[in-house]
Amino acid sequence: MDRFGKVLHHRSLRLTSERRAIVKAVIASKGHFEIDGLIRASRREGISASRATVYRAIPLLIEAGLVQPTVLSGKQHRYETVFGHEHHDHLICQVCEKVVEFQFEAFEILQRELAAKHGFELIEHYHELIGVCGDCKRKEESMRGSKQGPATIETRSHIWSAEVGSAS
Amino acid sequence: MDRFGKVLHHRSLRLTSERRAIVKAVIASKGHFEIDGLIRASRREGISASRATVYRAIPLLIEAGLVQPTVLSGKQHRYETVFGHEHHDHLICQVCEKVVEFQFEAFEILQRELAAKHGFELIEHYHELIGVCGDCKRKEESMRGSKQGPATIETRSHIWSAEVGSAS
DNA sequence: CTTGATGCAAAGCGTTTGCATGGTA
DNA sequence: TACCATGCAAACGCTTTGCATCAAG
Repeated sequence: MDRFGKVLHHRSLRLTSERRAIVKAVIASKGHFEIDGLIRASRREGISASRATVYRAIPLLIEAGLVQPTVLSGKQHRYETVFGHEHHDHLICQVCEKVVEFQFEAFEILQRELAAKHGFELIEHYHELIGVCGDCKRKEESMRGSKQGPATIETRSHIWSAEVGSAS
Repeated sequence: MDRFGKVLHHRSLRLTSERRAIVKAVIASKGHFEIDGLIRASRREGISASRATVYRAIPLLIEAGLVQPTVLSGKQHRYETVFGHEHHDHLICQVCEKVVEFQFEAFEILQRELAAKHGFELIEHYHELIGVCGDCKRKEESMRGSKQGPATIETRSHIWSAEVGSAS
């Protein structure tokens, strides 16, 4: 939070109550969040920052290193906090949208190697594993025999952009 | 292409000239493409499928297993063809937007292990490495001493959603 | 002929921005 | 007191949909 203040000051920007509330919401969210989450959270604190304000705050949060964009596939941008929080990637349940974070040194090493092999300097990466979690698998099994045929895909469905993850 | 016909027939949908042109464009694109690419390509063939038609065709292409969504971060949905094309992931240059595909068995194995450890059944994954390619690194070096300071981030920039990849 | 497909234009949705006003430093 | 930040509403860009018309089977 000081950090944020410093970044603002350094660029002669102002620490308003809205920005304060947003940062607080981000910190409180310890994990993943999305824009609406921040808005609701700040509203809960009496300060209702407008959507525009929140959007305008995000790049600052990123610059302050408090927040990182993620690629949890979906149409809405999603972010995650980066505190003690070492870098990690995501394992996502397609059914219940649960997100499990993981950090696996082996991946990091292999990635660096691979990038180097192609002459790239690696800056960041996104790594998402999509699957079905144990709980949901069990539920699915006990559902065997119920009504539904395997969900005929209608032409206009979003089959290619599973809504994923749930906020704050 | 037959495959596509079969899927359509199986669902008693119709193989129109537009759909044919779209599939052709997809096949021709061998690699990544985006909606506009398909539209332009089909137009080049005399059949100008409307945007709506192309959008409506995508889920069918996916269902036919001809196409796969990708998560090349940006605001537009992007897809890739899946023909002989084994599964692969992406190494992307942040500067010139070049996309290098890679396939690294070690990752696949580790991923399966990791998913299993968390009780997940793995269905798919996205793995994107973002960096700077050799060419661009070299260019940047020879630019040293030129005008620009390190690009002060303005409040409204898209620093968190690098436009990535280039089509057809 | 029946029913799905198309194009158009309008609506949706998340995100960005112009502008007048309010508040921080 | 200067100038940044805010809220509102309009603008945007991509995607989706309603509807009347067209055409595949």
